[in-house]
Amino acid sequence: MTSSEARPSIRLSPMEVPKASDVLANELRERILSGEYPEGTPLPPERELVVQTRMSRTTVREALRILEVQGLIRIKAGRAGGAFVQHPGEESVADSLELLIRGRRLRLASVHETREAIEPSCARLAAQHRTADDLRALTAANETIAASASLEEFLQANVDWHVAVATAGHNEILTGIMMALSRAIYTTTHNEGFVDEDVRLITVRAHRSVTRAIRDKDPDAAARRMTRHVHAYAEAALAVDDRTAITLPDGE
Amino acid sequence: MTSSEARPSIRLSPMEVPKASDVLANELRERILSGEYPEGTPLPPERELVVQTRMSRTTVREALRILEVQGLIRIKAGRAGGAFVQHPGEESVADSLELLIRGRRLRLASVHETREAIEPSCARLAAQHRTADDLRALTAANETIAASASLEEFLQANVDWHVAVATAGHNEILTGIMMALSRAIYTTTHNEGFVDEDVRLITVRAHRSVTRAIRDKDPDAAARRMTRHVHAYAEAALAVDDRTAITLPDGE
DNA sequence: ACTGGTCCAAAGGTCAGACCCAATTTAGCA
DNA sequence: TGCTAAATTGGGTCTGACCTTTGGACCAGT
Repeated sequence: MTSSEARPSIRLSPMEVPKASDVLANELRERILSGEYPEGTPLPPERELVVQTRMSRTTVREALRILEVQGLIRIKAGRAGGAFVQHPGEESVADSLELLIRGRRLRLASVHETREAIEPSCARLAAQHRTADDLRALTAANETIAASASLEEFLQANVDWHVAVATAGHNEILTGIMMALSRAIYTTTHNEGFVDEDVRLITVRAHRSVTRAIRDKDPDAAARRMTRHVHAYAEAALAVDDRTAITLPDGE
Repeated sequence: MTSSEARPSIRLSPMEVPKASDVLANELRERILSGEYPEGTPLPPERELVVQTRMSRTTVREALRILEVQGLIRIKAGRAGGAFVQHPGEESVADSLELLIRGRRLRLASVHETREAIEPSCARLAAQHRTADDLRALTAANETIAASASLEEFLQANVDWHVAVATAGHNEILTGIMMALSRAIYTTTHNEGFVDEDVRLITVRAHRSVTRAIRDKDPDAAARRMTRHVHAYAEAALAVDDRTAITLPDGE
């Protein structure tokens, strides 16, 4: 009889029961991240995974879907299709940042603050690590800006230049962040019609001067000039933002 | 006969045929991002979505899984469970950055470069926008560091302090990035036994001095001191990294 | 030798229906 | 009244079938 006398009092902490699909997803994720499969390695077909794991196809597919959204595999349909290992790139970071910015309706100021934090460092790194190719990309982007006819074209080329600077720095993290910020800036600046001839000229001049510093491998100058440029741009954008807010006082 | 003479050469770009689950996921995503549903709003139950969309439950569930991975909904089981709208937070950014860092086996230097770019700005913003609460969190974290006994504890408290600085800056993007970098630093610094008494003392002193600047709302000093601190830390970590590389010359 | 047509096979995509498990409500009983 | 047990509502998993897409092979006509 197990009466009131001292039971050994086994204590257990609350446990988590993971979902089957998560278990499989985690297993595969770890394997992929461990680097044991080079990019492009095909995973077994779904039906094969089913017999290997003894899970249902539904579960297997859910696991694969998770990894796909996380950018760890790419899935193709049709014969010779299947799931292929893919090492995550800047895009997935950019995507999630975009969700954060859009979903939280972040103040435009946050985006600009982040830019002001990051871009000077990108410029500095670019001046240190740029290759000849990087330099070509930069000048090409600059010329596209100068030649741009429409607003669309201008904004796109502008974004391209900034991303090119980040790329020239050869730091994948900063590049990813920069790509995300660019997209956000692009879409927010899009409607505001503040890009007149003046703005364009000033932009081109600023870009040229930063590009020169990068070409001459002068990190300090690059960072300094980029700081000025981004700061000015932020001020202008925010000013327009205010103006728009006043023009449309009943907005949202 | 269609001989060698000019065929009109109609050009089409490759077309995308979206999957059903993606269609639904996109629709729901746009609605959520548009902000029309406040945080916590329950989506209809899966079976209800099935009748509304006339898709199968499998498809509906796949769409929901996508949104869940993207951090846009949270799914609970059980009665009164279901999918609830969730605006994406810093975590999802941190997650994707972590995947990037781990999956691409990025040089430790990338992480440190990024930190050197971001943390001074975080400190500057913190000095500008900190609240009394933020300050309390900072000093608390600092005391935990000073009192930390084990390596684990020290690293965790260290990370906490840095995240607290970012938080005090009240910029969600920078905070998210900082969280991700912290995790990465934590896991990489973990094995290397370079945290001796000296390092700890220096760290605490540096943190104190930054915290003071934040308390006194002196942005320039905060940024300057943080720059020094992070730079020193990076150098030390990289030095240890080199040493480890020499000690274990056959490591991958 | 090119072009187009037909068919096959492999693999992912979708579907319908059943059943299992978890959390909450609620009803019933002490 | 208060507690336990059942009913209910919801997600999680499984099965098995069928649809669609893609690549390749083969064939027939020019």
